Amino acid sequence: MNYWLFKTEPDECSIDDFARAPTTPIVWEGVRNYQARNFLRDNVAIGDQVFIYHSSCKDIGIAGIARVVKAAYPDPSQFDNHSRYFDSKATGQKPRWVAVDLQFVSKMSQLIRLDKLKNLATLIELPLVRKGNRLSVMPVTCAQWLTIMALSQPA
DNA sequence: GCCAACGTTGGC
DNA sequence: GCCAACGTTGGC
Repeated sequence: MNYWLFKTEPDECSIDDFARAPTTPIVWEGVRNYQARNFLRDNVAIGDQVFIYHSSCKDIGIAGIARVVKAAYPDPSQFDNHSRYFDSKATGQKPRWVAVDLQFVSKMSQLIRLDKLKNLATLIELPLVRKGNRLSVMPVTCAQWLTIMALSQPA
């Protein structure tokens, strides 16, 4: 089993949306970056655990955990010309982008803020805390995962 | 709202 | 295949 961190803008899809429908798979669509797509397509597998990270918002940080319940399949939004994720160059025969399905696991007891993550020596290799990094789907090592989980324990 | 850093596009 | 211009990301 592998560990991941997925970024999301909470206005669009937040951990509370997951928590509200804990048994419903959520379609993780709209990834439009090749490096992120390749992780989704080639490495994200059923059963993997995912940190849900809130970006571009007031409270930035890791908000909760989800689990992969369906591996990569063609992202339906690329074919929908009413979607902001529509891609005119994608066809049914040659889809460009993939989605996975996630299901709620838990909310962090409190949000793990970005500035806190930046201060941890164990995480210096994590793309999230590297200057200028914009990767929206990134692998998390087991050691990094455990470090972050330790932060979520009540004080 | 600003802007640094990055990824993508397209002309050559 | 280079690289300038452009658009986007995302923290501040």
